[in-house]
Amino acid sequence: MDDVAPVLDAETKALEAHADHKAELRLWLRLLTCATMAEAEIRRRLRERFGVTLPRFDLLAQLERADEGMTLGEVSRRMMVSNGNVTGLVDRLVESGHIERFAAPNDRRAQMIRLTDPGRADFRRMAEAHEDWIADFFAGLSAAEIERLMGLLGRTKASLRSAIARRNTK
Amino acid sequence: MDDVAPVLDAETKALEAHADHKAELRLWLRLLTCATMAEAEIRRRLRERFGVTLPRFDLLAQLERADEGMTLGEVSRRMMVSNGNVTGLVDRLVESGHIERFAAPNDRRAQMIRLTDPGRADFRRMAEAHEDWIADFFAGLSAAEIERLMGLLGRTKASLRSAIARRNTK
DNA sequence: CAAGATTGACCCATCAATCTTG
DNA sequence: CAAGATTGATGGGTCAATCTTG
Repeated sequence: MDDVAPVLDAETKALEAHADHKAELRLWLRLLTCATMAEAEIRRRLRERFGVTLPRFDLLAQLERADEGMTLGEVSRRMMVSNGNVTGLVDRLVESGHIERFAAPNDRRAQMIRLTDPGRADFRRMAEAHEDWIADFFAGLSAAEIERLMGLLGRTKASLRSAIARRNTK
Repeated sequence: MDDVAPVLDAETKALEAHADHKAELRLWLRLLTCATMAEAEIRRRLRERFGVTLPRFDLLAQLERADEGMTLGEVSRRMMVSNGNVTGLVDRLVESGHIERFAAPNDRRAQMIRLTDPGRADFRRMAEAHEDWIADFFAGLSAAEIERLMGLLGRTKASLRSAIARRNTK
C-alpha cells in the first residue's frame, strides 16, 4: 500500500487543482469545426461567384432593410466590429458602387450610408444564393433534428452568456 | 376567386424558383453566434491573462505533442491556414522565444520548428486555463445535453462535408 | 516539373490617438 | 467633456509570384 497511496494522492490533488473536462473540450472543438467549415465555404462561394468578401456581404445585409440609411456607428454596433473597421469597409463599398455616403440631417458629426440601386440588386442575388447554400449545408438533417439542435444551441448561448458575465466578477 | 388565384400563383412560382429555408438560416445564425461568442471570449482572456493571441496559442498546441518538431508545411496543413501565414506566425513566436527553428535532416528545402523549454512551460499554463474556461462555458448544460449536442453536431459535420463535396460537381 | 518556404499586395480586425461637433 | 468618425500601428488571413531544392 505504501507504493500506491502516493499515486492516488497525486491524482486526487491534480483533480482538485484542475478537474478534467474532456467532454466539454471535445464539444467545443466540434462546434468550432462546424462553424469554421461552413464559414470558410461561404467565403469561398461569395468570392468565386460574386467577387465579394463576407464582411462586405454582412455590411450590405445590415443596410438592406434600412431604406433611410444608417450611421456608421449604428453599422458598427450591429456588426459588432470596431468603428475604424467600418470606415475602411465603407470606403471600399463606396468605391465599388454598392453604397453611398451622405451627411446625417441634424448631426454634423455623423456620416450616413445607404445602398445604391445597383448595390441593392447585387445584394439580392447574393442573399438568395446564400440562403440556398445554408439550406444545402443542413440538408442531411431532418426537420426534427434541426429543431432539437436549435434548442440545444439556445441553451448553449445562455450558458455562454452567464460564463462571460461571470468573468468580470472574478 | 379571381383576386386570390394570382397571389397563389405568385407564391407557388416563388417557391419553385427559390424555396424558403428560414429554419436552416436561423439555425446557422445561432450556431455562428455561439462559436463567435466563445471564440471572442477566448481571444480576450488569452490576451488579458497571457498576452498571447489565439493563432499563436493554436500553433503552440500543434507543436506540443511533436517532440521531434514539425515542418512549417505540416503546421500549415494541420492548422488549415496558408503557408505564408505560418511563416509570419513562426517569425513572431521565434522572436518571443516560444519556439525555435532548425534545419530538417534529409531535406534542405524544409524548415522545422519545436517548442523551447520556456515556450512549453508557458503553453502548459495557458492550456490548463483554456480547458477550465471551456468547461465554464458549457456549465449550464447537463452531461446528457452535452452528449446529445455532440451527436447532433456530428451529424451536422457530416452534412456539411457532403454539401461541400457537392459544390465542385455543379 | 513539383514541393517547401518566403515575399509582397491586399483585405479585415483591433486599439490608441486625434479631430470635429454636440 | 461625450460621441461620431478617421487615421496609423500592428497582427492575422488570403493569393500569386518567386527562389531553392528534390
